[in-house]
Amino acid sequence: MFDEAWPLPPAVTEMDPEALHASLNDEQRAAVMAVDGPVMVVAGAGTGKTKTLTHRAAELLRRGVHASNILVVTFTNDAAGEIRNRLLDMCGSEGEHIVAGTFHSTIFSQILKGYPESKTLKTLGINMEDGPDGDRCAILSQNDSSKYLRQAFSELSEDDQIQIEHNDWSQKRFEKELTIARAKGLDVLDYSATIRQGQDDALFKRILARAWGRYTDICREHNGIDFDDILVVAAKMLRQEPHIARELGERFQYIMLDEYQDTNRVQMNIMDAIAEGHGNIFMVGDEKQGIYGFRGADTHIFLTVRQRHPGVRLFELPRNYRSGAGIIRHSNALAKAMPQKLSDGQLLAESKAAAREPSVVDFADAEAEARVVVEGIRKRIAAGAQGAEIAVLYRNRSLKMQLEREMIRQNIPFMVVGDKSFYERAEVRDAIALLRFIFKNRAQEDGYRVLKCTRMGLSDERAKKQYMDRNIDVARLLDQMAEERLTQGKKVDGAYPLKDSATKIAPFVGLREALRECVHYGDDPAFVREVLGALWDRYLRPKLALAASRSKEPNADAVFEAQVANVATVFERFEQGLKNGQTVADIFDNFTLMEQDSNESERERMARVRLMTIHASKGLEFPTVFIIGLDSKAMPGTEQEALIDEERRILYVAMTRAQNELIMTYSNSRLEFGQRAQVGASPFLEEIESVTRVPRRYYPHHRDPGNNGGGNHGRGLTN
DNA sequence: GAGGGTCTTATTTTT
DNA sequence: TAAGACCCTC
Repeated sequence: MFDEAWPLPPAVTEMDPEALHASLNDEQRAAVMAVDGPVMVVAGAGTGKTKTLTHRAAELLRRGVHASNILVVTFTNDAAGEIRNRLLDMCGSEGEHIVAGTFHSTIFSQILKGYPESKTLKTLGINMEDGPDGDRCAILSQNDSSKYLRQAFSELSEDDQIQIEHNDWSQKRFEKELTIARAKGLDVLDYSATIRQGQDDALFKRILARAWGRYTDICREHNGIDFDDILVVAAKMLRQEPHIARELGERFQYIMLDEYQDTNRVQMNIMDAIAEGHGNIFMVGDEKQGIYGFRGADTHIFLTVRQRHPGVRLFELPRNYRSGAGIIRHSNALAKAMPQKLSDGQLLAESKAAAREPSVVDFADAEAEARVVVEGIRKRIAAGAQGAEIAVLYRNRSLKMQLEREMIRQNIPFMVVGDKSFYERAEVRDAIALLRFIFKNRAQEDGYRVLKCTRMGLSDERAKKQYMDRNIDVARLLDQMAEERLTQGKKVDGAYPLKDSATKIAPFVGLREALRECVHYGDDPAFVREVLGALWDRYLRPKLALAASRSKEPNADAVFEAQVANVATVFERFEQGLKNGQTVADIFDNFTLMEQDSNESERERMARVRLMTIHASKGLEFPTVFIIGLDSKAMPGTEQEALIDEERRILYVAMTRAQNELIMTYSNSRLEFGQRAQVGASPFLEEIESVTRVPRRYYPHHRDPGNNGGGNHGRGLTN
């Protein structure tokens, strides 16, 4: 293919490797040039991991590998997007056909959708065929799946219910176990087989297995598959139908996996199965940054790579270009305390930026901590810093309460990153429910949701009852009601008043039909969106407007505006999907797979200070980082001995986000569930200080460091 | 069918 | 504290 529209950089395929990789350091280059067989790169924080990954892809292209034979897999859409962009920058149109995506999206599209005739899928009752009616199995949102799981539990036998009640087992606890089990690649049967008579938790597991079985059925009834199941089913396909794995291996000659330390068993099994034929698997990660154990990630997979891939070539990238020397010294001190590492895990500071010495500050209470941190932020912004250059990180959300209050009080713009995902917002879910109810067959749940938020004169409860009693689904029920006599009651002014069904339901049903036909016959997507907008205005908007007018919030208007804009975004995306020729089912899958993009101006975005959990900060970097709430209860955020190592890694991730400035704080007293709790400093701080010998600071007065942790703070600090 | 009151329960979370 | 689930009344 020729692309003559604009001048391209010299084609990667024609470049001299020296020139192509001139910007790499020796270790990076070595990893990049090792293209064949299993390769693992231990890439510490800020050592150019993504750069190495993209250069390696370019090197493959240079050696004549076709782009579509390269597969790059990451964890988040953000990371996948970043890699795609960097590939485009570097390789131009040559890189375009490299398949780069998240585990879930690539496995769904390449494996499940790629082999709809698979026997395994047939046996499981999963239809991946793209039919005209959009009846292909769709990805369930988190919301839907936990709803179905709740339903499954509610349908358990009375005995089971009593046991659950008696033992005080929460749904959450079951859900957690379910995630962990499926991260290992187990399905219900595999899981049941692991239950041993007489085991402590045998009853718990057996009850889970029963609910799990029912849950899977419910998902199928709704023609859906949840996130975890995408992986479990794909792994099963590859196991039971080895020809699929072989074919995929031929298609994807080179596989690259990002964030390998956060891989779980199923993900590992799937990728190993595809790579089995050629063994060209490239794994990048940092065992010191594995922080997703709670959802089944297993750092053990990273540490034992040599056993699974004998002859794997190991490379280490020790040069950190991100952080100042002091920050590296502090981070290294913490790394030293980590028991399980492939190497000593010490980074080399290469950053040339002027950086300050990190500090650890002790406060009497969380209010003082928040006030002083925000004052510090204000000073930095006054001195010319952009809000977006400053991040405040915390172990859990409850730690940010005081901080948010102070940010508002001191009038500093901020954004809470990953606060609520776009698709979790009520109005967005309403809009999507409306779309699905209109365009998808068998969208029962969506129908109920639409009824709930439209006041059409038919309640979701009544519709549910009709479904139970007479097996009439929402769509048919509405059709029937629209056809019923249109008038009711006594004459008013010489005419019979119109029934609700005439004024509300009939137009809705008419528009629904019209829209379905528009899409079916491929009419102008812009027109479709317009009609959708009209539908929303009439049926859904009034409820939001009402809520806004009643709200006591000072910014209710702004909230309403934002909600309206969000819904517009959903419809725009739908239109865009149609324009791109996607099927309705594809568009809906993307709704569940993709994250939002903000419609705020770049300038506004840059002015906002970033508040986020440490987990959300992974992979990011900021000139100035505050880590707050480093007290003994929040960090480690668990009392379980076995989980302490991961907690340490979490703090390590947080510290290594900082480029020039790192300020770590905690307070001796803070609110916990509305109660004031006395806490001490995180033990991790001592692990750091015992190496760095940088003295802790105390606010507002200077106390004797040896006197720390006595708990007698919070009074008499005016000094 | 809607909206208001009470009760309950508290990591981390992406897909 | 504070958000969500659930129930109950108008």
